Amino acid sequence: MALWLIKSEPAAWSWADQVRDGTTAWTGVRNHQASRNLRTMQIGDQAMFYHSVTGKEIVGIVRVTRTAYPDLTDSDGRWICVDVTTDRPLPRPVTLAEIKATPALAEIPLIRQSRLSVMPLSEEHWTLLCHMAGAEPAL
DNA sequence: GCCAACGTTGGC
DNA sequence: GCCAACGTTGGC
Repeated sequence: MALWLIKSEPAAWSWADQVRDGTTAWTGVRNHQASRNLRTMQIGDQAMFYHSVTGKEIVGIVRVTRTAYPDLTDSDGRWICVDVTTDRPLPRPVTLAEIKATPALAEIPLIRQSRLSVMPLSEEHWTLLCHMAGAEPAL
C-alpha cells in the first residue's frame, strides 16, 4: 500500500466538503507528473489531504476506493481521476510552517516541488506527519 | 499584491 | 529544436 499527499484549495474543494460527501472523484488534475501519481494509486492507498493557499495545513486522511478512470471534467478525455473516500480527520492539523521547521521533512515534494498537487510520501515521512498530527499512522 | 517556479504556446 | 512570452500555482 502506497502513501500520498494531495492538495486542494478549500475555496474549490475543502475537507468539510470531503467529509460531507464521503466518496468523491478527485478530478481536475492537469499536470503530467501529478497525473502519473494518480495513475499509480491502488485501492486502499492512503492520502493526506492538504489545504493549499488558504490554511496551508494537512487536515485529514482519505483512502483510494477506485483506481484511474477518465476525468469527465476534461472535455478532451485525456486526463484521469481516482475516487477517494474520507477516512479520518487529524486530531491536530499540521501546518506548512511546522513542516518547514522540521528538518526531517525538508525533502518531501510539498517543500521541494511546491506546485505539485499529487505526490508520494515515504513511510517514514508519513509516520512522522501522523505523529505531529497526534494520529496513529494506521499503515 | 508580488514573485518564484514551472508548464505551455508559438514564432523562428 | 530553441527560446521568448505568457499563464498558472501557491507561498509570502
